[in-house]
Amino acid sequence: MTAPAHGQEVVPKFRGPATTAPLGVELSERETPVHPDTRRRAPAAHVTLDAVAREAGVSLATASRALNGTTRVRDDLRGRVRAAADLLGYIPNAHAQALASAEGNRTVGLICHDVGDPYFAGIAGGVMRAAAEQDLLVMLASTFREPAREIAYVSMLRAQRARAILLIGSGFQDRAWERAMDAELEPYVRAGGRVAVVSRHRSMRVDTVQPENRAGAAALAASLVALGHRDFAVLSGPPELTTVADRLAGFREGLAAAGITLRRVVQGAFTREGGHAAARQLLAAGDARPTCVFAVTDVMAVGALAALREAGVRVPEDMSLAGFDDIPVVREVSPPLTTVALPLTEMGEQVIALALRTPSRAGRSRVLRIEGNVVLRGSTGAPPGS
Amino acid sequence: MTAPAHGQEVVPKFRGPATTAPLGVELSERETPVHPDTRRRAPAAHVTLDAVAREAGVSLATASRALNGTTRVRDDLRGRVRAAADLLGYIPNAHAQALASAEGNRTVGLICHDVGDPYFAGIAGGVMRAAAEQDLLVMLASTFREPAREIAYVSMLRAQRARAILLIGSGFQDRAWERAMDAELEPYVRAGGRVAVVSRHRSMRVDTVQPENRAGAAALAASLVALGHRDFAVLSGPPELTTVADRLAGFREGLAAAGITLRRVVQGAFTREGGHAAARQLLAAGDARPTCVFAVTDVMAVGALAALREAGVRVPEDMSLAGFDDIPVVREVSPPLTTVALPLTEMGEQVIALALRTPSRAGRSRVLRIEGNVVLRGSTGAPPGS
DNA sequence: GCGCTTTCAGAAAGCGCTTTCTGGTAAGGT
DNA sequence: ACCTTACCAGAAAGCGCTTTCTGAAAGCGC
Repeated sequence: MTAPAHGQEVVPKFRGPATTAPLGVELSERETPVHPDTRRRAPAAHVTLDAVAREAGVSLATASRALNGTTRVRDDLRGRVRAAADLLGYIPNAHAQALASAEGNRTVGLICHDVGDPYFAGIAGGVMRAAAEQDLLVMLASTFREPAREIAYVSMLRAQRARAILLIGSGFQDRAWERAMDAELEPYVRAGGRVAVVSRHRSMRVDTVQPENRAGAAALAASLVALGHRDFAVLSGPPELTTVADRLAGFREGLAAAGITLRRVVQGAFTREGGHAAARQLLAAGDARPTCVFAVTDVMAVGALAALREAGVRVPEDMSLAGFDDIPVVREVSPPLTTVALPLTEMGEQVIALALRTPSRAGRSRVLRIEGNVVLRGSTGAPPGS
Repeated sequence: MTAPAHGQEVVPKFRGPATTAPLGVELSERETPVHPDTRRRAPAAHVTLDAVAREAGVSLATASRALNGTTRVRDDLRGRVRAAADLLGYIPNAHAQALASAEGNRTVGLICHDVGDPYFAGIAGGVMRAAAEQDLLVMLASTFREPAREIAYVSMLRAQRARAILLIGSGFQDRAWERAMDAELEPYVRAGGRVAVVSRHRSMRVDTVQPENRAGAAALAASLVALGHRDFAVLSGPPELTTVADRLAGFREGLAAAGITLRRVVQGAFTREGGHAAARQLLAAGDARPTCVFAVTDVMAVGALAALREAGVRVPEDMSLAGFDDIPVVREVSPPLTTVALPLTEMGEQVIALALRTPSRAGRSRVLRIEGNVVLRGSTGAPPGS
């Protein structure tokens, strides 16, 4: 969902009345009233509890208790401490708190491939909503699909002693990566860290929110067969992603149940451009075109739709097209895309809930299966000539 | 971009071969090989540097130096420390490190209204890419447009001693809020914290990446006038957002330059639904329809486009429609939307660069102006009957 | 061989908090 | 009036690191 790819764009020379300097140029530096303390090179340190206690004329311990309300503190003292804290703009140092107190800190880590991808954005939104309700801060990292970066992030989150680490998106089917990831996660879990994932590799023994990719794809296949289609192609993603493998397998199963064999699989990147390229490749092949195409994700389907339109293939009259995930954009395109709907926001809420819930029993991991619903929209119809 | 709103959807009863339990039901608990240490109720604590030092038979100080490479350590000792650290799966406690060492920690805070909104997702993506290059962890928070939550997050980030706090999106034009925000930010900045914003309120004296909303909207207006339009309406957002005010004012200016007065402003929420509702409201009004509508954000424009389609209004034949931002989805809809393009990813990269760069001079704040480019696409054309 | 610098490991002092532990004072019991 | 209890403020001990400071051992010129 990055490049133009279709539709003519006209960028007029005209710039309007208030044309400005080219991007990247600093236009102004504004003078700000400077606090006397600020002028010195070394910035004033953060206000500490010690300063608050001194200001209030009480001991450190009393100040701490007054602010946290852990133990009863005489009202007048508490008042003085509160006032002093306000006056000085005191904020406790979370690092010191985390160090000193037994209870873990209030951050959870969330690792996804790309926040820009609506699939991840949807899940991340759910995680954040749930986190906000519990006063948790979310540390979000994008791996940009680099396995090494993912492991590096887990390591950083471990260092932060994040209360939980959430991994969103397919794991890499790569022995070395799996081992490295395990090596990071095992000591973390052993030390009481919580891990939960959305659709990871099966070998990972952690709490999982697992979309029913296989069943969903099979159900979609059955629905498409019911529309009259017999001749299918799949636009697939990187086969090392478990999600891709599952959806492909499920789609094959669904077809097989009707005695149909999948004719063609074209592989592309897991992006809009990947879907676009895969669709072009499919069309370029000389042989007879399938009547129906399934792209393993909506993001790819959107790219494919653009490619079909550019090639003059009408959807669904000449060819039906379906995706998977039900990201918001599929309702905006024309025709709106048939897909398998996943409750993304809810999945995000579930995965953080899973992670935060007290472990059910030592050594047990839970799997929460999320059913996908086939949603038929305008992009699918009866095959041509029927 | 959440509700169905258009297009008929058919959810077939058919569920496919592998129908599963309803969402929310735990299907399985898998047995995991349990490490002996894990069985006890209290989880084994995290491995500490002390443990590593003892394992390696050196002092704490030496272990620290060996791992950080701050000072020369005899090769054999260093080797032993490294080996011990690996063996035990040691990860330094970032909190302790932050507390002990003068140099700030490696996290930056990013506060936006909603990660699910493509505008913010685009900018956040840029921030994360830049952060990744510098080994920084991003703490991302969504305010869901609640001013109180925004302030609470700043407070949390202050507590975390985040190296920088990035605020994305319009500030609230509300005196109380401004004062509260200032009260949070002032001590943070005074203590050496860095703050940078994308398009905030003018009163905030911090480094700013400022899209040229006014000029962009004016340029857009001029372009639309050039197409022949004389009769305009604007679908506006909450007027207390500075971005809205600027774009509306700029659009008015652009029209005024051609001697045209804006006929109608309909206000809606800053979401797809807001745009949808505003467009409906516009159409419902009995008086003559404008020939061209400007929605102050693309997200609203997408909603408006759906509303127009539902009402049978053809775009651009009956009515032209334009937005602002150039989020990815506007290229996917039909017709693709005319808009003012903002380099979202780059803006994200710029804002974090601005924050991390050493302050130019005490008490100076920089403003980096980002020019928007008018991009004419299929959603705009000549007015009907011309 | 003596005093010098240089190198580098270990001891110890914090960083800013929380949480015992300790002890002083006021209230209550006999 | 004396002793127990209860209550609550302050002292002090860490949490897990980094970074002085200290001092032992080694290298060097004379």
